[in-house]
Amino acid sequence: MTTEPSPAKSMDAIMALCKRRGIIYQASEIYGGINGFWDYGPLGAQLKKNLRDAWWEDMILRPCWGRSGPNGRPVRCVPLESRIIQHPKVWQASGHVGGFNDPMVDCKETKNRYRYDHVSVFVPASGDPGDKPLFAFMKDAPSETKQQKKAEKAFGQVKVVPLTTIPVPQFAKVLGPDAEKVGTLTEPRQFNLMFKTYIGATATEDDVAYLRPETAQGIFVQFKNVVDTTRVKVPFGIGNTGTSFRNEVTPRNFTFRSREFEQAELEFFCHPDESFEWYKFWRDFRMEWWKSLGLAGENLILREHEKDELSHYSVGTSDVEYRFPFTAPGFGELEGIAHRGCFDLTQHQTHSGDKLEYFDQDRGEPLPNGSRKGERYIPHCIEPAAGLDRGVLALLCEAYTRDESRASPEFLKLHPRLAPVKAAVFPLVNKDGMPEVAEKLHAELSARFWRQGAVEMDEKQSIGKRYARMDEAGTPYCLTIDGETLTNLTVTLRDRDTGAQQRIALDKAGDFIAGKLVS
RNA sequence: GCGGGCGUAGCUCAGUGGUAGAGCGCUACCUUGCCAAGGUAGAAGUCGAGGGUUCAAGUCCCUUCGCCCGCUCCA
Repeated sequence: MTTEPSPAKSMDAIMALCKRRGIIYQASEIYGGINGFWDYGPLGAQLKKNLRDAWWEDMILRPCWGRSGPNGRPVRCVPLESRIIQHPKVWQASGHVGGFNDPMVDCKETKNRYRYDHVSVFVPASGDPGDKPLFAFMKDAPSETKQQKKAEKAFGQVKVVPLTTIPVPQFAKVLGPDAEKVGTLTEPRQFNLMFKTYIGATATEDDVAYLRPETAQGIFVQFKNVVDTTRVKVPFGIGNTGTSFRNEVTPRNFTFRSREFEQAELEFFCHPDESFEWYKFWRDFRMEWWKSLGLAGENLILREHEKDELSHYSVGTSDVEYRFPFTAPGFGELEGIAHRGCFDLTQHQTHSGDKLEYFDQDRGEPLPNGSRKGERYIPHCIEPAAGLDRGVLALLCEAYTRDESRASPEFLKLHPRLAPVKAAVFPLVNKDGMPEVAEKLHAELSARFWRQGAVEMDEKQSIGKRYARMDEAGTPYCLTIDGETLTNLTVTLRDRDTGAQQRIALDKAGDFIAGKLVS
């Protein structure tokens, strides 16, 4: 059985609203824009901050809303702020340099991509190949024997040379490893998925550094310092939010695949024997967390990776995925929850030479004095890694609503906790003492809620336009001062999603809003 | 990276070689007593950028940048 998915939302309409209301702008727009970069306008910057704060509150300050982990104890997490630029060796240890900094050749026929320096070629043992092709292959791959047979048939005696020794113009004569036709290999291209930069004003090749492609490595690199200086005990987590950079081949889909983006990552360290329990715990909590912010419903799924999808070191990974208008009926990743085993700490231990083991004094055989002998191990790590920009985009897509039956057909159903504007105060008409009362209420509410977002005051134009403006900005509540307010100290409170109004006491307005700002 | 579409005011768009337009929004004033009401006035675009053809280019040609879509890629 399939339920009818929610009516398709137009990405164009969402993007237009984002521009119109100052949520998201194209970066460097007056210079023609820059591919893969987006700025946040006033409303967007506050919306994103509210999401980041929600993550910080629910993951660091009071992890998992105060509930206990699988060990029956409160979950403990501490924050970290690691740098965008790390020692270049960090990225060698993590595998980011080795695997993806090499020139690649593409096969235009088979769409396969090969590492340039891994491709070999069968050529005649002596002499010129004439008009016969050169047979490229990958060592220890099916292409090796297949191509060898063809080469021997063509040339008799053959020898092997690396593709790197073949001049690029000669590629026209090369038969790709898995191709049927010759000349399908592209010239070698560098795929630098990491942004390169130079440290120091002289900027020679010796000074190369990279902008981080993920915040996670900064956490692993400081793991030992955190353990040594903060009295944390495994199991515990270290969280870090911040900007990362990836030279995506194809930035696409609004902010979804940007080259500069913000992550909110937690690395949760635990004993290997408990790691699977913690993995399941985090996977389920993260899903619940996104739901609490308004991504409930069939547009949000938790997808467990298949075995062949897993990284070589991972024993389990799940993605929280959202059905964006541009991925529908498919889904796009919002957050990955990965069981990374002890891969990262082990890598950094090897590359740095520093011991990154943890000495666990709660484990090991009991001693006569009541304590334990202790156990030394490299903790396993569970990594819930969320994309904040993708989160904002998903929340906007989910919140965007069109209802032609309303006077204000287009509005954002943002959760009050995330809404950049928490409330607005209107004098019903701009006279008869109403503006004065409105200004007083506005000042009170601003003083109370400025940490969470703006409280706006608007006395311009008709009341309907003012409601509509607030609907578009996703403001959950509007408070209107009318003639009755002046006599009995009540105001009308209008709900963004239903348009329904109720009268509440003027001095209870703040408490009402405060009650709605928690998840 | 390949292929297709698009780019004119804040937004949506009209304008097929001859004086840059409309609707909405925005600003000011008036009006207005609960859902984008009405009136008056106003601001706002070197038509994505660069080059070319032409007496004349938003319009035709070339280049380039950006956005969207489909493949490809996504450690």
